[in-house]
Amino acid sequence: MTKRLAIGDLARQTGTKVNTIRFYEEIGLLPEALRTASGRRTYDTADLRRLAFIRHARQLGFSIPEIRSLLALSDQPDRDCAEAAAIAREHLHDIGIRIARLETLRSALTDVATSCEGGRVAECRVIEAIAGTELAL
Amino acid sequence: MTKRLAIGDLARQTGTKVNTIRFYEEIGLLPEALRTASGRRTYDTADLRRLAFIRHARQLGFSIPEIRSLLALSDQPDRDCAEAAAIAREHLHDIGIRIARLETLRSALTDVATSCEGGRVAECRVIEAIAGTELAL
DNA sequence: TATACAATCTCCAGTCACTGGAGGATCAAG
DNA sequence: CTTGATCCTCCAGTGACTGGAGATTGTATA
Repeated sequence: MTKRLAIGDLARQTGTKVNTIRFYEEIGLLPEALRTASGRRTYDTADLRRLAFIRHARQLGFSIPEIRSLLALSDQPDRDCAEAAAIAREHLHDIGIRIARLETLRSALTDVATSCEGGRVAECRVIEAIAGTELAL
Repeated sequence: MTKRLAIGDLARQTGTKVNTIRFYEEIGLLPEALRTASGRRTYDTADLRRLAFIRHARQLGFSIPEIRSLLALSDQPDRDCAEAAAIAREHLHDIGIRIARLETLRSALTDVATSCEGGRVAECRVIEAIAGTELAL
C-alpha cells in the first residue's frame, strides 16, 4: 500500500496549521480522516490536493460557502449537469472581475516599481487603479 | 463648495456597511472623518476612492496589513523611492501567483460549463486546476 | 529496555475583521 | 411639530481560524 500521511505532513506540505486541518474536518470541508489504531488521523494524496485547493481558494478571497460550492462541482460529477454549469458560470463572472482588478493593480505597481528605478518619485496611482473599476470616474 | 457625503452615502456607493466604515476609521485605514456641528461624519470623493480600494482589495484576499502597505505607496509619494519599489515588487510577485491561479480556475470552470452544455457529464478538474500550482504533481 | 522528546489527541479560550443591535440624538419632509 | 430615516457611541456576536493546556503515543538514542 502507498504510505499514508500524518496530519503534520499534510500541514507542512500545504502550509496549513494542524489545528486548521482539524477545523476543516469539523465543518465538513475535508472528509473525516481515517484513523490509526491509536486514533491518529491519516491522509492520502487526494486529501492533500483537496486541502491545497481549499487553502489557495481562501488566499484568493473565496469564502467557505463559495469553496463548498466549488468543491461540490468536483465531488458530484454525476450531478445535474445544468445545475453544475450554472454554478460554474456564476463563479466565472466573479473570477473575471477579480482577474481584471488584479491586472489593473499589477500595472499600477509596475509603474511604481519602474518609475522608482529611474530615481524619480513615483506617480502613485495605486488607489485609482483598483478603486475605480466600476465607480463612475 | 462641493458637497460632502454622509456615511450612509459612502456606504451605499461602495457596498460597505456603515459600521465597517467606522471600524476602518478606528483602525486607521481611513483618516478621521471631518464632522458636522452635530458630530456626524462627512466624506469627499478621495475618501470614496480610498474606501473602494480597501473593499476591493479585501475581496481579493489581501489582509489589512497588506492593504496598509499598498496604501502607504499612495500616501507617501515622496517617501524613499527604493523602499517603495521594493514593496511594490513584493506585491507584484504575489499578484502574479494569484492571477495565474485564477486563470487556471477560470479555465477549469469554463470546461465544466461548456462540457455540460453538450449534455455530457463534466470531467471535473476543478480541484486539480488550483490545487497543484506548486505541489510536485 | 529505559527515557526523553516530538507529534498527536481533545477541548477550549483568544484573535482578526467585521456585523448587528440597544439606546439615544438629529435631520428633513409633511 | 411630529414622524421616520439616519446618525451617534458602545458593546456583544460571528466566521475563520490560531494557540495553549493537559494527556497520550510514537520513535530515536543511551
